Amino acid sequence: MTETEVIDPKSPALAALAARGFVEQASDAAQIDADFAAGMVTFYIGFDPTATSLHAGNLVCLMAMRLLQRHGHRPIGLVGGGTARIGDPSGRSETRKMMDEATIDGNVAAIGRQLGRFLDFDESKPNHAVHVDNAQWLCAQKYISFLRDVGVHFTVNRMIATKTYRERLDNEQPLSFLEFNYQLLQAYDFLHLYRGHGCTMQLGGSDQWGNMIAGVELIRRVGEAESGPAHCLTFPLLTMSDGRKMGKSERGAVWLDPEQLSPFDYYQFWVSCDDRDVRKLLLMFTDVAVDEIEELCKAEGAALREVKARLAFEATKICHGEDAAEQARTAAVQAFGGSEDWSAVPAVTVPPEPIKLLDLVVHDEIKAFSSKRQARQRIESGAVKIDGTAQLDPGHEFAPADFPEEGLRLQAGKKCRFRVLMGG
RNA sequence: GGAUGGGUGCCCGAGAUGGCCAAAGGGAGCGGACUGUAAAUCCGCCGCGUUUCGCUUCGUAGGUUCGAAUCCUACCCCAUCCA
Repeated sequence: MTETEVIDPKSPALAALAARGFVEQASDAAQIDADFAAGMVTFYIGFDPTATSLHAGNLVCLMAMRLLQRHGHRPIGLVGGGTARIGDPSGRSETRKMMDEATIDGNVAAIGRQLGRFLDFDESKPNHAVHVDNAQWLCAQKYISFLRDVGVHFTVNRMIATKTYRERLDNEQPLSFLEFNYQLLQAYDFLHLYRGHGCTMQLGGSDQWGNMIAGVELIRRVGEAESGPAHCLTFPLLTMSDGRKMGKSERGAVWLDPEQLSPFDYYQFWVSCDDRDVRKLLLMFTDVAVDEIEELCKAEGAALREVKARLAFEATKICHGEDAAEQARTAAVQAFGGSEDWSAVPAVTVPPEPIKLLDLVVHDEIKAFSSKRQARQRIESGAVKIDGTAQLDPGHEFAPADFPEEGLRLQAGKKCRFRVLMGG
């Protein structure tokens, strides 16, 4: 197993991945390149159903899949309903809390639907995407059979040498037998897909290297050479220049589900990125051509705002569709451009009765501040503006008559903007 | 199993002669100013609430006391050393 940097890929697919910064390490870069060049490759990436929605942290994987599918390869989106019952110890210093099965199954379904936004599931196409849940085959496993068929190919000696387990052991932190099995299950997933779908490649974040390589080796041992050797390739761990993990913003995780994070807020997440990350984000999270990106990134200073707007628009378009992206862009210009027309800005409707400013800003759908106490302090320091002018009195009461047809323009802090309507 | 040290707010980490402790300091975060919805910088906030006051917090459960993060008891967990 090598960790070869791909110097000069011949296949368009690998070249595109490399050009856009998706390649960290590969089990056999030359062979992967050759496979991509030779014809359609079926590959898979696994997602943990730990929540009802994927978030921006999953985007690297999603965009890589999308890119490969566009180069004619076939993606399998595996949602780990089975492995979630175990909990991946990778990168964790502590055991994850166990999730109950109903929650897992609900998450699997929700995440499966989200994959449709990034991948093409049109079955008339030869490389249409497939969605699978490893609970389908893992939960039915017989313990003894599994041990005889799969367990026999693993040595504990080798397993405890891998980074994931090594770290736990070195730090003398408990590693339950349950978790220790995670790697076998993921390796088996790969084998299962190799046999059932002709899947010869697994991609994933760099933290998955150990689990992925375990699958590659398992296939080499038992998979015969049905579809040739299997490979894996990892993506770099994406960190923002300010050190924050990709996918976290001031108001929490950047969910891909519009119900959990509005397209407007999603757009804002990209617009407010650090200058230093613009190029990297454009490459990975938009479909803009590499050459054009290089051109765009020649912009400096305030001109970068335009580039960020482009980034935000393109990224939002992929996740929420063109219409939503247009609307988010319009809303952003309205809300942040000093306009009095906020017609595109998200609106919330409050009951038709007098309401105090303090209660308004902590309203369930606004939640500009985390508590009333915070809200009071922020209001008093001038953080809240109504129709463009600061309102310093938390107790200021709004009567139904104060709400115009198109709503009150509420501005709380740097990012939070809403139109507030009073409805009946 | 034995010995010793320790468990403090989102994180790190002071505080242990009982009151001046909602708890130093740093980081993160938030708000304001300046800007470009960026960065840096400066200022402010940073448990919650019906806010010149009230309530709930310093591993868990009790106890002593007018009063406990600080003392006592039991329990749980962690670190290091011994077996």
